Amino acid sequence: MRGGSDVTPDDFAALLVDVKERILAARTRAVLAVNAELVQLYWEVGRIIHERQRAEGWGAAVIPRLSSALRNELPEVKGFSERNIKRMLAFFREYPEMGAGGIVPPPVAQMTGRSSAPEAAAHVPREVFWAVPWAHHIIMMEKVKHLPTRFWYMEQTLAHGWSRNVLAVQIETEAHARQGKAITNFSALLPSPQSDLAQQALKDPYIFDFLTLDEPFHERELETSLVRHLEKFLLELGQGFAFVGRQYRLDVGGEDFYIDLLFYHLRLRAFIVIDLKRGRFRPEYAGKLNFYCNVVNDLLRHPDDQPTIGLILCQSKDNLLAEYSISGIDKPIGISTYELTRALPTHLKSALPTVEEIERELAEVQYREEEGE
DNA sequence: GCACCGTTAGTGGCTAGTAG
DNA sequence: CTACTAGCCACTAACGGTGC
Repeated sequence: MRGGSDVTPDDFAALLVDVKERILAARTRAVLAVNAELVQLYWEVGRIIHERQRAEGWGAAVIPRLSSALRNELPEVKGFSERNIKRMLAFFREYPEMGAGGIVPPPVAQMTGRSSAPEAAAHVPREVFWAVPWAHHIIMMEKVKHLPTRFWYMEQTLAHGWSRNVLAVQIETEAHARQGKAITNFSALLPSPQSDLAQQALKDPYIFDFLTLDEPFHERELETSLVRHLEKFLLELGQGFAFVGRQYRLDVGGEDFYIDLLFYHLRLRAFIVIDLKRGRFRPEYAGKLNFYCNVVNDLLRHPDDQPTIGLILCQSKDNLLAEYSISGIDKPIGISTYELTRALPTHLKSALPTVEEIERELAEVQYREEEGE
């Protein structure tokens, strides 16, 4: 045993990493435990009210009484407004089987790590369910009616640490219907499980509605805009994409080639070359990207890295043509589309006031002010 | 060191729509 | 009609980052 004074820097660094990880892990566990207590309490309250209502024929009239009585007797306790108690009741009715002896977690499921399957699950592990924050549960109850889809969002929320706002955006843009949907040749060219992971890392379509680009635009304009909004671009790409560069120069035999966008994927441990295209997908894009992947493999890829992956982003594609085009390619390549705007649903459109309506409204306000109260 | 800002989860009020 | 549900959205306290 050495004395305490001659701890080498390496020893100390290892000690620091170890202790730090334990601190962070304990903090995460504590947060999750506190959250689970809250959500379980709300579920229990919902259950009690539900069962009393059924057994004793109470109406919803108990809820206002309960709410005001609780505020009198426990004024420091928040969260038992009428609205929230009604939500607890609705929460229990949505998931009555979540109590003791309820849904058994599938053996493979883990909270972090590998991304889950794209197919919406019929069940959700209980530790995931109870770890989802209350406010997220509320959004999902309000906006995702299909239960397996809702379970998918629960898993994703925890796996990616989505905030409430991010979750709302993912739901609005129907992330569940896009994840893993790119056309690729990964299953033929990449070993499992890398092929599954890579497939899951790509979407179709990508939605770039944070851009304000007018048609017609140039590919370089699109690229510049994406880089300018890099934060949102990365969020849309999804977990794990790290930006390496744009117009990344590759020197091949004295001739320069430029990659539109180069990323490194932290989970896949592979470079991802993105080629932006206007308009429809064309078969020759695949060949060019195949070449870029070869070059990146030669010049940039570390021996420990997985094979470089190419992604073609175009505005539309014929799926059959896309499949054929990548079937003869020897590098892993995916093809997805992007949308610059997602059309407003019609009910939203009609909810937006017209100029005339706004003017009429303003005129009325002015009229009322002149009349006095 | 501190004021300011934006974001967060949790909350709760309002109300359109619906059931009874 | 009333009672209730469900969706929308704004408020709030807490927190973390930033610039002076």
